[in-house]
Amino acid sequence: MGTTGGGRRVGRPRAAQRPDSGLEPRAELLLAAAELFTTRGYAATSTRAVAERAGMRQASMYHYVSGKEELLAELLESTVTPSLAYARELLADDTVPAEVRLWRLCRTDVELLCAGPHNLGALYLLPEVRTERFAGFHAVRAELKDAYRQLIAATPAGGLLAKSELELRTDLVFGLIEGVILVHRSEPERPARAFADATADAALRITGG
Amino acid sequence: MGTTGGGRRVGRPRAAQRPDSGLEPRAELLLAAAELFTTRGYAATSTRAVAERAGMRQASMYHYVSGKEELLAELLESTVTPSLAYARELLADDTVPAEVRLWRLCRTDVELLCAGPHNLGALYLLPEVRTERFAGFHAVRAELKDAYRQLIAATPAGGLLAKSELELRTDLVFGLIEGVILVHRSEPERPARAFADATADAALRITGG
DNA sequence: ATTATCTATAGATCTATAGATAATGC
DNA sequence: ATTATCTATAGATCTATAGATAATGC
Repeated sequence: MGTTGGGRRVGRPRAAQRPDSGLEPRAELLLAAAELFTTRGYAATSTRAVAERAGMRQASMYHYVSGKEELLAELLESTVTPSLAYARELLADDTVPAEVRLWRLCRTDVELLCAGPHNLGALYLLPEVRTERFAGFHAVRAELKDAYRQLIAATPAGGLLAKSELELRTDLVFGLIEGVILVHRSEPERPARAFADATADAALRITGG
Repeated sequence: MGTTGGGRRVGRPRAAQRPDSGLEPRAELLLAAAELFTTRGYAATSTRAVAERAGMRQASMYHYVSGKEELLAELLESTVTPSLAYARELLADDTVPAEVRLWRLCRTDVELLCAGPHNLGALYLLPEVRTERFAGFHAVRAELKDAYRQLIAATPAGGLLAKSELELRTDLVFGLIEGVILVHRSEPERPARAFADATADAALRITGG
């Protein structure tokens, strides 16, 4: 099988040899794409740049993916999926007050956005993402936003809001969370934990007024 | 002179004739670039696409600008300049309480970000903007952020904060304001005025806790 | 035999320049 | 004569495919 490298590999050796990363080729491509897409952008990154950074020649990439789009689609979904899983958990657990669950969702979301070396959240800022091609991502993101809406509505203060007011608050909170991507982009040093706590506090202050 | 069109124009006529826009050619180019950069992105927009949308052939663009970069640089600065002018005014006027000035800055900023048909704020999201080439933009943006910091510090609650706490709050408020770009991008219908007021309220709640 | 990679390349761009042309101005 | 535009194009990409090659596996 050769799942994770280890011994000798079948197939022609790579031209540019490097210390074995321990990753499978597809994962190497995803990692390379994450680095390049987040820093230079999607359109500005060529297939050659991705492949070469992953340690293979441009054409070899097509053995693993159909093109750049597939890489971006997969990276995007991997950004939201963990937040969404946690949000579903929180929605189901009504032993905990809604404010507390909302606070936890905000904090976790911010931590996930700031975690990892490549500011994956910044992928969401790419203009290409608005394309229909990434409908899958938009669907999961919409579901996440709806989880925010439900938690806000279940809050004492949120229960009193008219529908349009509730949606306004949801947009504000969701905007605050996603705004973190921008802060993190220009201030990458800020320690993630404290920032996440402060953002969650801020979200509750916005909601509870 | 022929400043704004009107009579006959000197020079070879354009190949594709259209109803006179009333704009000068350079302004036509900037408008076209704004439309395309905000929707498709910078790298994905060719000089041909910009020129053709402005009503001229690709090569003719070079009579007015040195290339795409110049267009983006000019558009970017035009995004922050009005906010910055207003922020300076507010900083100078100490007849008004700091909270009120902060509130006004937030509201105006959000309104400016949501005004206009092309979500010019979205330009700031483009990955290319991080480049040194746009240092001018970064300088004015930093000055705007510093105005926020000063106003927050002048607030009753802000006066009590340690330096690092003050900076955290500033980042949160600035992030909330810039997060508006993202909300506006996915929810362009939301009426700007009410949203701006609500965002300014939220900013004060974040600050005053 | 199977597989992962390679080299080579066709066809489609895209940018920036060179030089021609069709107006007005004098 | 001056000017704004045009057409044409060289040179530099970039994507995706075709076909060769160098490993292991049996």
